Amino acid sequence: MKIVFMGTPEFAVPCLERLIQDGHEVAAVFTQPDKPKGRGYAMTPPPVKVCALEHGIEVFQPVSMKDGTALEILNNIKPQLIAVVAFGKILPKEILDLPEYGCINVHGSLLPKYRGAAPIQWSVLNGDKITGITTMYMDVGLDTGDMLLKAETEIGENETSGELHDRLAVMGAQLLSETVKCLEKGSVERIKQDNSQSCYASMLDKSMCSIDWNDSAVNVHNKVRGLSPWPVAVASIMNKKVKIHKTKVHDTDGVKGEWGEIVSLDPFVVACGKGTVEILELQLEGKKRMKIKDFLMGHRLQTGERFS
RNA sequence: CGCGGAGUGGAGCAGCUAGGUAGCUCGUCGGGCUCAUAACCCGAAGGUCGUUGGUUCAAAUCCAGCCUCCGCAA
Repeated sequence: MKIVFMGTPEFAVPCLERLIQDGHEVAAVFTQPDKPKGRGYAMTPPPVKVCALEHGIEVFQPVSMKDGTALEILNNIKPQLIAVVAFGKILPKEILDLPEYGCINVHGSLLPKYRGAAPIQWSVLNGDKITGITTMYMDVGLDTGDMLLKAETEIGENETSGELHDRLAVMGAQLLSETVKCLEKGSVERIKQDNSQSCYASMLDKSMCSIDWNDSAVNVHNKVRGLSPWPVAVASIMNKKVKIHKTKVHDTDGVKGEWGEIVSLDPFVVACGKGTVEILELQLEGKKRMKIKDFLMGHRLQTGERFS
């Protein structure tokens, strides 16, 4: 099938690779413009662009999809299908109506839950046990189109957003492959989303990163793994900011000491409003991420000191 | 030229402000104690202090450049 692929970040890469591997003709790739990134503002191409170029596929990086130029390009290519995965831009109706098989999207949640930008992270932050991938037809709304196929997976107790992200990216590629096959055979039905069950997963930002030690141990732990590996939960100790990279619930109920207080060094356990968490890896500002044991060798902390 | 922090034996840190014998907590190795131990005691190995050059009688420490890593901001 002649397909145009649209996507931007790492998450979309396995999907693109899978389409190529399945033998489809990926006629062009649309992705976001290169952006200045990291220290020194080095211009960085999106991962999907890198992948596309490696496969010798033509890449377009329009600033807008709505000014007609994208439509013109697509009209020339005449794709039978447009596959969109974490593209980050809204497609106008003219484009949605263009391909004969329509525009389909791979989304990192079990719709209608977690429509929007950060479904994976929010499912972890909320401590969900199950999540998955949904493929759907796109419409003019944000992740509101009719659904095609779904795949479910369990979220591990200590799984981080990053780990889940990687797993779902692979699952997404698999489900996209199946969805395209079904479309070719005409053997799928479209299922309407139940809007009353929907919710939105907004983009994460750093204002939500600080840990509330007065919260329950389970919630603190969900926050740490949900925000890992980005933007990372933060706290402070010794008047310094520390990123908390990895934790584990040590006790779900028992209340020990004041919230934020270090109640034990080995294992390194901190009191929460309800229960306690064990901190496994953290990172002091300006320092590298390190295991708690290494951290304690250079910093003589004592029980009773508090995080805030 | 976006802002800032850091590079010291295997790990994490101190020492640098007021240049002059490389230190701490651990790890490793050897020995001792012990029914035993990740415990305790004794001893040892291991570092051209990121790199290059400069100042100086003398530089981990001061100055300049370079490399690498990290935080912020995007």
